[in-house]
Amino acid sequence: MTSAKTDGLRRQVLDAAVAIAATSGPDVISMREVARLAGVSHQAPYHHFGDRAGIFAAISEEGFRLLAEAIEASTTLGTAAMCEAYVHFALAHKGHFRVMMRNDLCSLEDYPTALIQADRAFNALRNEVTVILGEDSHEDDANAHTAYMWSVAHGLATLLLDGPLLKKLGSVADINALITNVARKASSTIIHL
Amino acid sequence: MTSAKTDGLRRQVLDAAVAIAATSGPDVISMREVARLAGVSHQAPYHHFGDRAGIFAAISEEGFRLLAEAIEASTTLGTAAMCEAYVHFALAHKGHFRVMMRNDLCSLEDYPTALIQADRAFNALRNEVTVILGEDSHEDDANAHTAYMWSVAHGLATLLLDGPLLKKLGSVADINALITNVARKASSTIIHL
DNA sequence: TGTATTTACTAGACACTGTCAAGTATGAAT
DNA sequence: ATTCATACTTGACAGTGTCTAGTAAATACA
Repeated sequence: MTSAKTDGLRRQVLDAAVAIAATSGPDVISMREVARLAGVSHQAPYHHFGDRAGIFAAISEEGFRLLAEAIEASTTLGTAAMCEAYVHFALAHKGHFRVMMRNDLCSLEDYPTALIQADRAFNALRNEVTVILGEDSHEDDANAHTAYMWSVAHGLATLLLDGPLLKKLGSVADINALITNVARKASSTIIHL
Repeated sequence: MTSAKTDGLRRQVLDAAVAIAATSGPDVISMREVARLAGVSHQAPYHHFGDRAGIFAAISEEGFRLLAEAIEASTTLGTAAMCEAYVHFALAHKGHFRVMMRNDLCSLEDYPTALIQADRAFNALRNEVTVILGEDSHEDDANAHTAYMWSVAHGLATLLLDGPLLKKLGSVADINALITNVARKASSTIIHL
């Protein structure tokens, strides 16, 4: 015990919440449980996060920052690599990803610092698509391609994470190979049009 | 009041729950609230659904049946139409779709009749993909294409429904046109490979 | 027709939750 | 030395899911 004061309760609560989200899902996260895990009173977390939504906002902000960094780092390798980076981020940060994509847990508009990171991630994605398309492409076309690339990456990520994809497909020898395969298909569509 | 006995409490609770899921999300659904809406005691719904997860299972079963029918009806028109049908189903049945894709609300494996409908929907999707690919395609290839088509449709559906896609894209004149555009891209990838 | 059983509920209680309000100890600033 | 903000604790309240125990009516069966 007593690690609350030595280690920073805020960080401790955040880590506990992300861990719970990764194993059991965000809905299982409880103010009183994370307080218990940190060895503090049930009201202590309120001082750092305001309310339950505040915890989700903090997780989202951190998650979008990590996602933005991952996307930005991948863009020199093309859209296929970016798509792969998106999916691998989701699998490597289940707790964050699950919270980030649940708008009902906390409304990003109410947390400007979190919104900034979300925009950063989106802009990195759209920018890469428009670069591949060429700067002179129409906005509608850029929008459609952006929506398309994002859909593929996001769909595969969510289906692998919480969806029944692997269960339904039956035998998938190598998940990474599947991800690469799907990402390449998505990328080829953009180039070929 | 008194409509509980005349109209069938089960159907009434189900409709109320789906409506709440469509407007506020599945997590807001409360046993006591749906009972209150139906004008019965807080324990009445338990007789029909066992527990809260039972309501989600019933919604999932109904949703997957509707989705399977939508996919099956679209397959004569090709993979692009199937992809569109998937997305339009999600938009037209927000309440059902949100519940269906949340494995943490109820584990489909515990509800065999719901699982049957889910399998039906998946098989219709995979079948259409393999038909387009040709019957002699390798299983790995069929798996990858199935995962790919499903990812596009599912990703676009979830991003439109609860994601920030429209907000980030800014101005999207016609959502249906965007859906058609994305679906055609996905479909063309399958044919061209 | 009389009795047993199943169906479809109601009523009360328990542990748990998020959150409001109020108190306390500790450090820094004036 | 006193004010003040920080970082908590304690207590209470309404709301939740669900267990247990009832009840009133329909149905099945003898």
